[in-house]
Amino acid sequence: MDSYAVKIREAINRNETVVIGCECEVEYSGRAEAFLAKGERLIIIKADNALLVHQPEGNNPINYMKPDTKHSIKVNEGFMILKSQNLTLKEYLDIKMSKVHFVQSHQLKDGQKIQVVGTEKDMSEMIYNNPSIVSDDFKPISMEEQTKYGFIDVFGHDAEGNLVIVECKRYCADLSAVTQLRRYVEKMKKVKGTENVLGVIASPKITSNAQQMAEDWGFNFVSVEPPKYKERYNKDQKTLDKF
Amino acid sequence: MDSYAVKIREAINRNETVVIGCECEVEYSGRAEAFLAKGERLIIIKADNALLVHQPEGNNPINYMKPDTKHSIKVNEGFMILKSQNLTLKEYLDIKMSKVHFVQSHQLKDGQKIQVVGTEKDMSEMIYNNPSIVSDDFKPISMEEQTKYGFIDVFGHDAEGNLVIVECKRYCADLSAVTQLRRYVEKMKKVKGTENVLGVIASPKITSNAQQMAEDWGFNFVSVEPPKYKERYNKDQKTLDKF
DNA sequence: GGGGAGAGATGCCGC
DNA sequence: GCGGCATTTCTCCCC
Repeated sequence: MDSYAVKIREAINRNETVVIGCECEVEYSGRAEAFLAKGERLIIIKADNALLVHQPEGNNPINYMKPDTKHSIKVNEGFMILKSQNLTLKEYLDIKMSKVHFVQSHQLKDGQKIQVVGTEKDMSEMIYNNPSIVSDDFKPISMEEQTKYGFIDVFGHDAEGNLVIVECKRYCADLSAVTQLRRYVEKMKKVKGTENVLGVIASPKITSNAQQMAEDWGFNFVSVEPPKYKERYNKDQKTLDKF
Repeated sequence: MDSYAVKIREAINRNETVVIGCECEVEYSGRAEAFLAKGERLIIIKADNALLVHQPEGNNPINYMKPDTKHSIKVNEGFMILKSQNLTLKEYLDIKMSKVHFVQSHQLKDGQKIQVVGTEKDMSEMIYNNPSIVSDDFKPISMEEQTKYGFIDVFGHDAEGNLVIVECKRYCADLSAVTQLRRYVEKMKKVKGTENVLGVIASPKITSNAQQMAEDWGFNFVSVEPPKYKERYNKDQKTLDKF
């Protein structure tokens, strides 16, 4: 235990990324309060002093501390105790390790940012450049526009002189998507002093209740998929066997 | 590289949790498409075959695959290549490792669930048990009620016979919180055939625009903190020095 | 820093 | 499975 503690302390001081496999219990106090009883987990302390506790299953950390947290480690009565404090955010995490399976650390450097295609913004651009997706006579004026009445994905007008507000969702439009659109439409009507404002939901799917609410409010739903540029994968490829 | 590949393959087969420190680039295709250029990262493969790619900074994985993904690893031209496929979800991830700093694995077992205090549900319960927080004459009837028109946090009535709908937020109520409440109130008015339905936002804070919208709709805002039972930490404790 | 909204959101619960 | 919604949401962007 003592040698592990030394190793971890030195690794943190050198700003390495540290991984600990251990049995532990965890207590958190901050924005909420949480307790996690004894079990085997992975603890990660990153170069920016963020901390993650991962259970052996599931995508998300079960406990965590944000970057710029201070970590202190010591051994007491056979337990290794990691105390993490973020005084700025008033968050505190205590980990009591009863067994340590391994400690690994390494200096990691990485300044890369991820590039993602198929976001809602990509959908907006696609519609802006191909307005017939929405309707034959839709003429887009602006895109991703931050206005006083909200953040409108695609804004324009049609041949009859109606203003048109398009709200994109990359997956399934729900009630809150429709109320969001409703809020923009109402505000636009008020600001422009006209009733001629149309609302359009553009998404691959829409929930049944959202569909109903859209109809009640006279909004159109247009089924649109978010764009994918790569599609590298052969659709015939069904297994890893051939790899 | 080859010995690392063998080690990883065997660890996955034994359902261990695997941690790899490496330099790599990552490509994802599924719900969206993403590319991450070369950098040093932590790769984690969990016992349930979830996969995480973590950069040395930040709380969140930069790439990931959900549980029940199949992983295949091989060495080719000096690179270690990890191909992950989730055919059910039509998601694919390729990692090309150019350097491997370490590979660590261990059988981890953990069936514990976390207990959290201070959630929105705890706020609802607190208000249900202490209705005077909302108003002197508020009489709660139900809590966390699943209705056709939504999920009402606390529902009741006041001395004047108005129905009262309370929407709790554990942090700062925003526009969508108010539109959510508005949706419940409107539906309730329609279903009950009465105009006597009051809306209340209960949260520690409210954004200025949300406050305005709440006023426009005649909703009350009540400042309430989510409950914390533990508060173990001494408020005087300012540093880790004494630890 | 506040406010608004997306996210490859995730996860939970209820129907 | 769908639907609705909270999350110690997190993150980004704009004002």
